[in-house]
Amino acid sequence: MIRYTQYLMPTTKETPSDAEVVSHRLMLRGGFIRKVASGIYTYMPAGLRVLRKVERILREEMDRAGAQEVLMPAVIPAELWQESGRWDLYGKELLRFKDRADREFCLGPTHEEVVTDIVRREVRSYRQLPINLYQIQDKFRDEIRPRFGLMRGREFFMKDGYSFDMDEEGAKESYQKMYDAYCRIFRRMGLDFRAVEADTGNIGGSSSHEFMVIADSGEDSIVSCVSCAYGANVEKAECPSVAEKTVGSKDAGPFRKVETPGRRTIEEVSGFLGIRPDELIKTLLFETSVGDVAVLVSGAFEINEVKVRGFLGAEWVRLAEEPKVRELTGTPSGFAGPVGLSVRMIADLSVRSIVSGATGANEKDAHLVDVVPGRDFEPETYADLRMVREGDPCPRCGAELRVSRGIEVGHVFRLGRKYSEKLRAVALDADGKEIVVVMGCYGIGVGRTAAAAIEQHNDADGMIWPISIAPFEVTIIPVNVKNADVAAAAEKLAADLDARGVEVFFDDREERPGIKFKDADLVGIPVRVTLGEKNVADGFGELRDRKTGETVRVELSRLAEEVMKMVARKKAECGA
RNA sequence: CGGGACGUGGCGCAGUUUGGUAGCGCAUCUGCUUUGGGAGCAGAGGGCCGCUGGUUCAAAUCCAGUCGUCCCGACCA
Repeated sequence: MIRYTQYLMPTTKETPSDAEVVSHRLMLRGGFIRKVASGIYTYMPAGLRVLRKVERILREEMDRAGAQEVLMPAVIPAELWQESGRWDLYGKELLRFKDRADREFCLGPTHEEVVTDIVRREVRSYRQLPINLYQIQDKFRDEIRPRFGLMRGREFFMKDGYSFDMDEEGAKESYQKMYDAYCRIFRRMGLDFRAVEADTGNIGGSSSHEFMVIADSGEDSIVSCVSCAYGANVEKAECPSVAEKTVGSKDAGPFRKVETPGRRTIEEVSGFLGIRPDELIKTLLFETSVGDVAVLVSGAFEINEVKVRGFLGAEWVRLAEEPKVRELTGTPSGFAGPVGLSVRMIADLSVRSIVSGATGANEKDAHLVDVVPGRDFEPETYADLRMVREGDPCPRCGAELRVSRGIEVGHVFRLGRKYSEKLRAVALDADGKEIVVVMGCYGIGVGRTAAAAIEQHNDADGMIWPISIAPFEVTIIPVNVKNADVAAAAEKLAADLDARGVEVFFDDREERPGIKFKDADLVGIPVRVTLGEKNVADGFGELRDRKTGETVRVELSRLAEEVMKMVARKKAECGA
């Protein structure tokens, strides 16, 4: 049992001015976290309790799935990262520093190198595999832009796990086990989530899924099919292939140049020429790690840079800026076109639907009309390169796709041999042959998950915790602690529940009732018992559900029993 | 890194335009009253106005630099 008078949970009525999203605001107001520097926080007692609850669920499910907990260091020697090649690739997000002897280190943002190092040293035989190691550990990433409290911090707790198998088949099984464990984890935390197909980013690997908590404040956009189970990050979402040529005139004559003074954007040009945006072919110039590339797309769509990067197999791609555009096309941006362009050229599938259309003329204040793909220019290839849109057909079943916002709380990757090859993590198979092991990696942001839970469960009065991760299960409010009967009844109930293993938060402060009620709502403890003078004198107490606001009067003799029932019911709702 | 804004008691803010030595609300402490949805009265404590330098008889206020923070964008396990 925790007594409020002996607990540091400094709640505030007013919202700190730098908190923008609801989870950040409520965590600050509830006294759960305090900021130390940008993206760096102290977890106050109540906030830490929530994190520990999340961690407990993580441990239970990871252990259940056969993973073993380890704890790796936060400080990692540069050599390991140089071995994997990421020392040079990871960029400024990796915080680097030197020790007294001038040796280089970094603060680990993720631990593929360290865990692979362990496995290559300790695992010799196929008999020791598969193995799955995880940890819950403090990570540091020097984010370009930390924001929204625990949602995107620089220092944060992450559950990161890594699987090692002898072959792809086994790796796939390990991946599936983690995928299933993740579903159980987020279900137990009462979250509305989707597992969606995702880009592998700079972790690398062959395929991955992100676990997204649906929330408008989410930083990611995801699409999901209204009919089947397909879901994907918009960065990854497949767009339908286009077979039919439906746009423009089949008997277009030779292309013609038209004056388009000052018209650069799709809206300006299509408006000026009196045509639809999808009758334009947009030409975007990219600088990439594999050279300059022109990317074509129908004017009705946007290019997806992640897909472009993936298609090219490039480390990075970047939309070219004015001077570079001028160098490649001879004109300021806004007038680039594929005709006569001597740059490597690829086109999105949407361009296939165009029989004839308008393009930039590579000349200031001019565009070309009646341009025919295949006749007037020929891209190296057509590929899926555009951004998906709400209403697009599902690539699996053809039904409609919806776009929603999500918070990425977990991410699972099939890494293949990317790290095990670089670090030479090998084991002998049954024939005595050396095999490079196949890896998977699996992460969950602990604080971010807690923040996501608030984003999804709150109202005007404060947080509404799912009981599985609430800082406490029950709060007891004696309305007036100076009334001896009230105080006695409250003490008795608190001791009673405590003895039954319930996590009780006892508001024994000499505060006015209004303050106690407001604080209880703010902190969002799922079950509240109120003991007022009149009720206690009549032999009653009051039981209230934070989520529904539903309140029932219960005889004092049955109160503990009823509280237990309500707690049990709430636990069952979480499947905990 | 580009754009915008802000740094004044613990929190939220005013004061800066027009320089004259710091104020309001909440919170905190003491006393009395009050006790079912952020009480009332009386009193008290707490601020080198982010930092450094400059202008001036005089700087929270004007100028320069610097640090920090937030928002939008780019970026992103």
